[in-house]
Amino acid sequence: MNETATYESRSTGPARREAGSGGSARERLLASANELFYAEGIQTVGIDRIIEHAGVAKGSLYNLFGSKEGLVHAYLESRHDGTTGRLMAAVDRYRVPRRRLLAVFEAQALIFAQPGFRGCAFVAAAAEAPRGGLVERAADDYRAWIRALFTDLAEQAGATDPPELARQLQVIYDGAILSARMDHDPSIATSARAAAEALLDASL
Amino acid sequence: MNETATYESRSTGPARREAGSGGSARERLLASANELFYAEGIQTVGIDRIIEHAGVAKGSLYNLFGSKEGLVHAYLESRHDGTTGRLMAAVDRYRVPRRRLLAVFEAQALIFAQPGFRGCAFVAAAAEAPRGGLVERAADDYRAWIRALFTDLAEQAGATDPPELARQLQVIYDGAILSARMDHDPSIATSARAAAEALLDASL
DNA sequence: GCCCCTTCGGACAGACCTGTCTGGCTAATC
DNA sequence: GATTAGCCAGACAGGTCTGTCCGAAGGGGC
Repeated sequence: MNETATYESRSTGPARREAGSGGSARERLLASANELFYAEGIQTVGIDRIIEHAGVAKGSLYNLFGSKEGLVHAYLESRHDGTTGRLMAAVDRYRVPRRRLLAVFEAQALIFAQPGFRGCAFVAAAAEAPRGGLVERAADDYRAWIRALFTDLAEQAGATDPPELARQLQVIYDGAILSARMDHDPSIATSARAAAEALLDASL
Repeated sequence: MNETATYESRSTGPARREAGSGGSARERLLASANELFYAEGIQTVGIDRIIEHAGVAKGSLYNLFGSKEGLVHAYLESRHDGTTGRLMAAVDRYRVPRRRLLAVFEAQALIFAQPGFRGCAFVAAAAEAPRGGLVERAADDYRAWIRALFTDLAEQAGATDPPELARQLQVIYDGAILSARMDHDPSIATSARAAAEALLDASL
């Protein structure tokens, strides 16, 4: 859709590095939002539970984020940065293009095995968000980044039709996350990696 | 997980065929729940909106379904029956095993193109439901049915390792639905079909 | 004609939600 | 020492949620 997207890491903003205390109110709120929104859903978790979990006053939340929607936005942004950072780190551990592409699916195995894994935060958020809102835009950004990553890796790996292979790889990527989450089965990552390898071989 | 599951259609219960009127209160409630829950999410849609949309009194809803959770359960059951019925019909249009398997992904193309398509209802419901509840059980049933269908089709198509191919096919099946929903791109079904075909060829 | 059952429309209770506001405390800066 | 800024704790308003209950209307079986 948006072919101008790249998978460069987004700018981290005005470099708010006051975080010397190891836990400012903003950081604690974001960590609590990340934990509770991700585990139970955005609509299900109220403001009160978040500020209680964070040990922060309600006024501080509204000073820092303006509204619940602002907190949701920051939550999704941190999810975006975390996942893209993890994928880029996994890819950059290799230099051979084929290995770099498969590294994405190897990273999935680690992600699925993490304790609180509950699937893709953007999919869950989009399921309970209104159409055309802030959540949908954040999800579009996230998916465009993944798509650009796959397109680039497919091209460097020598695929004859990189955009088409990227579409198929993203289908496998999405399906693996969904299967791992719905079936509580992290081992699906190995099947996904094998499927990706087979598709790569078939598209050279 | 549950290897005793089959993909036979579930019994339709005590055959409540009083539906001669073309729109009993129960049917109108179920239709409204199907429309509103699916379009906007379960937590987002309140009882009042459903009974207003259905033209039914609140007392009737609680007489018929007992609670909102009961209505959600019936909603997911009707989703289960609808989707499994559509897939079985698509598969049974062919006799050659390979064609029968690919028919699943051809059926997806039609489903994605339907007007109100918003992805998998069970995934959306699970994203906002508590762990271990009624919604999770319904989703597990649904996914076990799909898995059994793929395993059976893979076996009849001559795969050397039917359970493993079934896992990979379900990954593609899930990923296609998710991509179609998140990217508003029904054409992903053709990429998914091609990927399934490539995996099938690679597994003979 | 009478009974029984379902349904309707709406009031109501009790809980929870977001967002605002006040008042007191602490710590850094002038 | 005074001032300013940020944070905490909690009350509060206004709205929405699920679920219960009540009186009235309608329609089929005896």
